[in-house]
Amino acid sequence: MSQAQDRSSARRGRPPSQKARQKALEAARGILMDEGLGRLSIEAVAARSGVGKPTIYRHWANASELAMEALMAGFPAGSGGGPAGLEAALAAQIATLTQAFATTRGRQIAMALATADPESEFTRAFRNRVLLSSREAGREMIAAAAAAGEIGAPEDIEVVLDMIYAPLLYRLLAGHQPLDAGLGPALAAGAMRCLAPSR
Amino acid sequence: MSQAQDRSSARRGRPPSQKARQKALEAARGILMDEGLGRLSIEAVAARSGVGKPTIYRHWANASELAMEALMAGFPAGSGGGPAGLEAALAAQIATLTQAFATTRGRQIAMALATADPESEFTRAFRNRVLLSSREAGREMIAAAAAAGEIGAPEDIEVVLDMIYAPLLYRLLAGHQPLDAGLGPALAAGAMRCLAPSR
DNA sequence: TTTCATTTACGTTACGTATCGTAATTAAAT
DNA sequence: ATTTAATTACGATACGTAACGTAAATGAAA
Repeated sequence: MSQAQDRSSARRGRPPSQKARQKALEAARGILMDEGLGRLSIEAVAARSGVGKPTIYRHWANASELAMEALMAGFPAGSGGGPAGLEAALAAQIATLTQAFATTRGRQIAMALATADPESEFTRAFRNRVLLSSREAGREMIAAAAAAGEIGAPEDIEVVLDMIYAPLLYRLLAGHQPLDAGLGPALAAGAMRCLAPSR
Repeated sequence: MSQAQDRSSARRGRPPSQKARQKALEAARGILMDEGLGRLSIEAVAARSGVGKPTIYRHWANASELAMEALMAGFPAGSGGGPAGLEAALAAQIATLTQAFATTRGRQIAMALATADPESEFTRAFRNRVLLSSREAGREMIAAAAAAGEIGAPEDIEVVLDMIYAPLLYRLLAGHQPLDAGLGPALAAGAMRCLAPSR
């Protein structure tokens, strides 16, 4: 009976197609790379992938969700959990992010962001998914260091967090300075000076 | 001032385009002739004519209205106003209709009707526009003849009207017998026998 | 075990409207 | 009289869903 019970949990009818889903994601990535975020639409993805619009709408609510998944799959979300010591942990976190953006995928995300309307659904979703979650992880690392007596209680943690993470986004979008290996240690050191007790 | 007043009745902004309207109608006629009523759609007309769908929807509420106008423009509506004498007037009216259906346009309409769902918007609209209005014109001719003393008051005018006009539609749709010149006099003579006082 | 019925997903085509940049007009300002 | 502003229509593209015939599955019946 257990086998019958196992079987009874199987859905009847035609199963959703993972193949169709992958084809849509690949087409979306192709459009993002070849033409840019502004050219990504459900119609364009359907035309390029051969996947019907109703099927695309079964997997994603709109073009922004699809774009997000097409770009973000496999991309680190900026979590903490680095080495001991606040400065080293912050430097490691930022290094992970800058390395991620240095990949082909990361550069494409950056390009997509640069061409997108800053108030678009996609840009807001990206900030939430990567930058704000990185920022929250940083807040937790700083709070843990203060609780351990490694630093004093920060006077204005919001400003410090912005000083750490805003340059990431700024360099990403403006492209005037590189997101290189030196950024992590520099930002971490700057944060430590900001967090040192004032004299 | 009257000129200014005349001018004030002119609409501001871009005038609706009669050219666009004619292009849509021509494309609709082309589709009806080449492919049949079932293939006429707003998308197909837009694609064939180059007229945008929003523009088509400004002129017609749906594909059925467009089809009706594409087919019916210039087609007689089955009005009365024929010669004196009921039998001659009825024969003339039916002759006008059968001649209209004998034209290329008329045959196309017939073909369009034959392939259409009998309950479709289009078929119902056709019945309203041509057959029912013909039937009402017939009713008026019969009522006028009765008022003039040419015939007695009909006992069951609805049956008589059906006997006159139903064969038109039946021959049109079934195609088993021709809509020829003999039909008008035959139906008119039959009507007169039906309208003669019973003995 | 095989066949049939039922259920759910797929892709095609169409619908009817939204948004946008451009075009064609009239009205107002200069 | 000319220029500028305002208004309305146009066509392109996209949206998100409806309807339909077909495909791919499971469950029931024979």
